[in-house]
Amino acid sequence: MNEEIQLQDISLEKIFEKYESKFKAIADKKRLQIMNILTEKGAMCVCDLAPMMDMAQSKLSYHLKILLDANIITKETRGTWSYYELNQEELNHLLSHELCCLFKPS
Amino acid sequence: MNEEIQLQDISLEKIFEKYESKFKAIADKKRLQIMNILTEKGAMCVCDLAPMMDMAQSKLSYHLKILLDANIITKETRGTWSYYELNQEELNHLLSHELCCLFKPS
DNA sequence: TTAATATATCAACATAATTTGATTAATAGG
DNA sequence: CCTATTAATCAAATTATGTTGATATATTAA
Repeated sequence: MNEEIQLQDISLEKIFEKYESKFKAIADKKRLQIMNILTEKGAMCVCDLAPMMDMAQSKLSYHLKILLDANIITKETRGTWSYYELNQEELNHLLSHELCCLFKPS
Repeated sequence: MNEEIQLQDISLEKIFEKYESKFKAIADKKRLQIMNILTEKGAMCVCDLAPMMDMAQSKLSYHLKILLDANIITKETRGTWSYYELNQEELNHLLSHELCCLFKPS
């Protein structure tokens, strides 16, 4: 095996690791539901999202962190509030046009 | 909450469950690598794929089953061989154009 | 029929992800 | 300064996923 192909294999592996983490982040129906709510409502704070998701605050923070770490959502802190918002551009790079529609403001 | 919205919530939940299982299937670097090999080689049997993946047969069968159950790949048995192939159409419905390119014959 | 090959499946184990309740830290507002 | 609110984090418990080696089934080929 020549060096060129080895180098390609190494970068392919990095690419697969990158998408593994992104797909893991969205491979959860609760997190898809969070994404869907953010689609419809725009930026939201945890305290408003929690009752909509019918989810305890610590659990919601856990799921938001997973989406945030995967760059699927963004976070902006104002005072004691944290506002989360969908990262539309990231989703466009990841999902089919058809699927992106599920996460686009109507 | 009126019935129409309830019905929509129920079908949304079904949609999220569907995509949860599909994204779970591809949210694994080994399975992404399998998909990549099938992209380049076309249909392959387990016995040829195993050495390419440097993976024990039972483990490979496990991962292939996950992709098969999610309809990401298809299977055709001829004699004692099982040939697995990428389901290009399913991927097109799932992934961005950019990402689909990773799984299109070059 | 016998031996070899291909693949799926199983059960036991190992690892990873999720849930829960409690605690911490920071800020807002009286 | 004090209290309430917001949200992140932690440890423990639970659940889900992945790995391993063995076995079972089917088929091929001698």
